[in-house]
Amino acid sequence: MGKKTEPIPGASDIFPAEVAEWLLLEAEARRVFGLYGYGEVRTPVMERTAVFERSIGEQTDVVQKEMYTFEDRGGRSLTLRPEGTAGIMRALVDNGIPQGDEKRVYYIGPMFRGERPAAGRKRQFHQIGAECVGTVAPETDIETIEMLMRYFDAIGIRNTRLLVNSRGTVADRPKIADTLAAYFGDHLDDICEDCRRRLESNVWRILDCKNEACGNIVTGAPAITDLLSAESRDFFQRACDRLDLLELPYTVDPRLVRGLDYYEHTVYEIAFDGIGAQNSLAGGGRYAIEVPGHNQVVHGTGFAIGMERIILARHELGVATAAGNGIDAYLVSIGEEAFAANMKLARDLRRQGFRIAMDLQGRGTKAQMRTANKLEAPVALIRGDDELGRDMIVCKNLSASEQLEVTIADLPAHLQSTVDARFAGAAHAEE
RNA sequence: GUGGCUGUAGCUCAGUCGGUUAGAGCGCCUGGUUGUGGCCCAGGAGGUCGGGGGUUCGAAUCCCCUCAGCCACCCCA
Repeated sequence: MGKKTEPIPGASDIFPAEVAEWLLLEAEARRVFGLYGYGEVRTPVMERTAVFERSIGEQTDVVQKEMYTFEDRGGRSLTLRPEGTAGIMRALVDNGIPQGDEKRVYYIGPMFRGERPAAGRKRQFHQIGAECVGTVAPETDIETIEMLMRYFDAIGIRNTRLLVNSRGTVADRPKIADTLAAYFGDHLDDICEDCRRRLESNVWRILDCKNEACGNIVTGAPAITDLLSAESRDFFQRACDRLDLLELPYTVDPRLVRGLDYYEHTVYEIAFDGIGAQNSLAGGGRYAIEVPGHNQVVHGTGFAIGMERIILARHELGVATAAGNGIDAYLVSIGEEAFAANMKLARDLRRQGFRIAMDLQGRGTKAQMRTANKLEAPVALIRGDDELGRDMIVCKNLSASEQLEVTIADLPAHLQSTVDARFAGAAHAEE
């Protein structure tokens, strides 16, 4: 579409019909997370680049080739946030976390990564995430997962698969990496080109390779859980026990490693089939993050949900979202004087809280009625010069095709009764 | 960043051995006798066929380039 202006690649306009669903998803997140004592934080979409480089990991793909980084007027290197956790940690630490204190926060907003767009993958995408920061216990990991699953339940998403694994602690890493490197080094000829490269850059990712040949080699690889320190193994065992306790079905996936360096101990992913290659609705885990400028490591646990993906999943499941942006009445005018009077009437009714639509172009009665029908107005309020002279207005119930005249003074009460009746009907239908 | 597919009215698309003023359905607008919707009927508006270049007497249709979208790789939410 050559000359048309459009959003840049991987960014989308979202119109009212779709926004209704976004609002619902956001509202449910706020409600559910509130049940667990989480409060919303809003941090800038831009941060100093170091904030992300340091915490996500210099060697990760996200930092190396997916960040939108630019220089601002002062020559500072800034980056559009590629994920939410790093900025939240920066904000919390800046604000001071009392020792031993636990902070529970969540965020909702856009993230930016310069990847090639595909199904369920945008360059500007949106995440809902939660972080429980300041304490270290497998129980918080699992409570977080339970909250996440409760959220999915609340928005009608089922048939998900919970995959969990442990990455051990930072101290465990070198030993595991060396063991993996030694193993894959012995199978150099059997793994794909990408994985030979990963052998140098990030051995962990080989475990994640989708290539079938690599899969066979990976199957024979030493399991990470066997290489963990006794302490880490115990941590993971307790996490699994708590999943059992809360009756959350899960699968331990030894190949699940995640792409961000700050993870340690418990990591997990919620997979959903049927929405294309990007089948991960949410991911998260426990992390240890070092914030630039502060010499303390922040421990926390949390997850991020991809909004575009849960919307795809809901559509795949056929979950409907009520539009919720309808009107209470459509005001029909016949004649110049009635039109002017109706403009004032619309103003007054709106002031009283009624959602009113009316024609402002002087179209014919038929056209106005058609529009009322198209907008699914429950009632049409019809007033011409005739009614105007008698201080009356016709109130027509469009679904029942019945109409009666009411006085202008009685109109608000009458309208309210139709609204109440509709509300009661809708509530009844849901049972 | 690499590949595959696609790009014709607001939307979904038809239309290729190149040939008169480019089509359908839906949507939109106006009517079907005075001021009343949903169904039906009749009219109407709306497109430089993504853009540029080339071949040709002539191109939406063939060739090249370009832009955009989707999907996959990759990566992750």
